[in-house]
Amino acid sequence: MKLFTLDVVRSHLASPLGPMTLAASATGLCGVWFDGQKHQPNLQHLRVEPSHPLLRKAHTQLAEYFAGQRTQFDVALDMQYGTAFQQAVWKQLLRIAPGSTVSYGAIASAVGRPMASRAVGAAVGRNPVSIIVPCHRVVGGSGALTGYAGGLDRKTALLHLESSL
Amino acid sequence: MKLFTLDVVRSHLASPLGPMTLAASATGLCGVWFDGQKHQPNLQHLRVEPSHPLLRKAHTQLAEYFAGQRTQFDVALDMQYGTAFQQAVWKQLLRIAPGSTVSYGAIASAVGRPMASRAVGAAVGRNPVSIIVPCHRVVGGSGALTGYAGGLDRKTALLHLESSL
DNA sequence: GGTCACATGTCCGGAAACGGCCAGCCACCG
DNA sequence: CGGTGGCTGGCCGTTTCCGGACATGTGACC
Repeated sequence: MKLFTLDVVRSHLASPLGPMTLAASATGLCGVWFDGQKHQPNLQHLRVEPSHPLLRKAHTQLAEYFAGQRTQFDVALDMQYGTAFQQAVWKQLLRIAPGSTVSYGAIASAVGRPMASRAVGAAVGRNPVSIIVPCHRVVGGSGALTGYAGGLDRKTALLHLESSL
Repeated sequence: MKLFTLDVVRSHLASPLGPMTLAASATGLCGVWFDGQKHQPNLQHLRVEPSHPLLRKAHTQLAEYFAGQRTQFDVALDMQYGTAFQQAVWKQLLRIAPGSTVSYGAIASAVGRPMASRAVGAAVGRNPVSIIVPCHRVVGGSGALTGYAGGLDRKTALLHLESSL
């Protein structure tokens, strides 16, 4: 992933599934990671600024989500940090309804590359905005939960939380 | 070279040696290129803003330089777009007096890597701020003008201009 | 004097490896 | 039969790795 520029700020969030880090640029929210997850970029150099409007908003909505009081998010996103293909995939993820799941192959077809399901897996794995861009709703063709950058436990927990609403 | 961030703006300058482009960030002047020269980065995405204070100042001083009425420059520089080694080399260039020349090997010694004269050549070639950071004052050990990103003609012209003051 | 080998940091291009996949095939079991 | 589970080969964007090219200078050797 492209490196974040210096106008990006970050904050922390203690979630029921473990500590998380959020990041936002002037344009929108550009990152939500479980601390220590796979593919989490180095964020040391970013200023910590919990009072940033976008970060506060995201923080609130995520808290509501974990509390089972919210299914849709309403935060501007900044997804410029990704290749054209990755952005196309991430955009598709936003169209998966809460509680439902879609296969990697279906996403591949949706972005016009029906044969690229494996590449889709790679792109989904690098989704920088966990939960809000719902990469946890993508499963194998058989319905099996095949992987999650934050660990399969968290994927299971998130899907369970959503299905029980 | 690292890509320029979006807070960098640019302007144009018609010099006696051909059209040039200038670039500046909030911190300082970060680019002066002869249009079409070697290693000139893509600047399409940067806003054109000739009224920017730093750009105006640089523009004026360069005009005076070409007119033979100035030998020293007095503009804040932003050299963050380069590796540690490159920055060390570029900093050395600023210590070469107008009208004089220094060899690649001498610069290599000055930055503490006496064996890296060739690497110095590469770094000098990528100097983003032509003329003001005087990469044209670096010559081969024999005194021969061995190369210049803007073409040897311009290197000759610049040295001639300086020596005749 | 001319030639050659070698030292040095960075960029660039091509090649290869690496995945959060999937469909097809076969073996096996009730 | 029908259903399940495991293996295999092909799919494709991204990352990583490697080998060369460079705005050179010094020393060894013909």
